[in-house]
Amino acid sequence: MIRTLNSYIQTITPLSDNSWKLLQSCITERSYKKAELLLKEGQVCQSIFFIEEGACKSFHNLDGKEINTAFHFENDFVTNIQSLTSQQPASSSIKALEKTTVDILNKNKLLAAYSASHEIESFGRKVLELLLTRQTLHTESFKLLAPKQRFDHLVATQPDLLQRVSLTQVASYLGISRESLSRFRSAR
Amino acid sequence: MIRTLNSYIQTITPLSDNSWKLLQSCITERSYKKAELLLKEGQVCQSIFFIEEGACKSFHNLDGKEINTAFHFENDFVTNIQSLTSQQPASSSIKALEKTTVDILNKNKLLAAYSASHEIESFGRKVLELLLTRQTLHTESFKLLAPKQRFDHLVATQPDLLQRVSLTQVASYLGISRESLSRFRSAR
DNA sequence: CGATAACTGCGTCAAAAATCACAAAATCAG
DNA sequence: CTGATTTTGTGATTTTTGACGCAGTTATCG
Repeated sequence: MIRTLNSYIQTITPLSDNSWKLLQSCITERSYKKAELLLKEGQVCQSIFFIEEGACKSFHNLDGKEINTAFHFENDFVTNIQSLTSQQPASSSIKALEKTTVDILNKNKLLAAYSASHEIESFGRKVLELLLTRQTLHTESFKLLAPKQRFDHLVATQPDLLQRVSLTQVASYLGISRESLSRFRSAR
Repeated sequence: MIRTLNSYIQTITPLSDNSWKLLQSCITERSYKKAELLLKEGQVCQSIFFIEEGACKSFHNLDGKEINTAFHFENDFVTNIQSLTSQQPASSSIKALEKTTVDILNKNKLLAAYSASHEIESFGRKVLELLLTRQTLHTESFKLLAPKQRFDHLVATQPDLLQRVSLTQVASYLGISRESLSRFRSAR
């Protein structure tokens, strides 16, 4: 438990024993059943989730339809960055796509850990750099690629995603209708 | 000189005199003429720019056309986060839209300053949180809004941007053709 | 200041994708 | 195992947006 997080951290930046213990004290472990919500629209986000095992999605509710803004798998950090940092109600939700085990980092405890440990704050900065890079690339795919090309690009760069997430779910993530996505797929 | 940056920092997190001096030692000030490049596609990004005065854009070159991915004004930090962190050649460029004065933070010096000063690293983390929030919202506008709505949303939330940037430039930023944008505009 | 370039608007036409409708297939829950 | 629900595939049609062309206006730069 928390083992996955520990090895993930090693790939970013090593932490001293003290810092690792401090970080652990910010964490609660929890499992969610399939379709359970980690964060519900309207709530203020108080946590950062690290996925030990399983998969989640972030989504907006638009006229009763779920528009997916991101998918998250093992070794991903997940949160609603806007709600977390502004402490305003979240405008989107996070839902488990399958049985999912996460490490929950409490926001206030984490902020205290940032202050107490330069190492931990440095880790936080590096994770944010990765998340910003990923988000930037995703935005660019919308500006540089036509819908069909976005799908091809996804197939080329994240083929595994299509194995774990249904086409219906992927469609809104790519900003494409379900039917068009189905046609793109059969045309390959 | 660096005055704008100093007051901007106050709005994020105060720095001790020592940290502020250390941060200053990472900075070179420079002016760019209109249309001059701050970063050219293919180069490895070594800097973070803080705009003291003026305006810039980040853009990709697609079949000879400039696709704008972001606009930046006074008090904005600008960089190519992917190239900066991976030290791979940048796939996009940064260009001054008018005469622009920036503070250039050298990457290696800044990393050293992060290590030497917890305060500065904390500042860096907070800036990244803001940038990630902004980027996330921009991505969401592509998934949740139709082209026409994206334009309306921009008018509502950043009316000033349209005062400083031509419609032609805004079009690719919104992922819309110049002609469609012109039509949306006249239809309001 | 004057020539050149860039920007904007609008019309037509074509292409792409969305929508609607329905059937088949796969998956899930009891 | 089986009925119910979700997912997927496909056709017909409509809507939206893109592409091209051209004219008028505005900005820019030497």
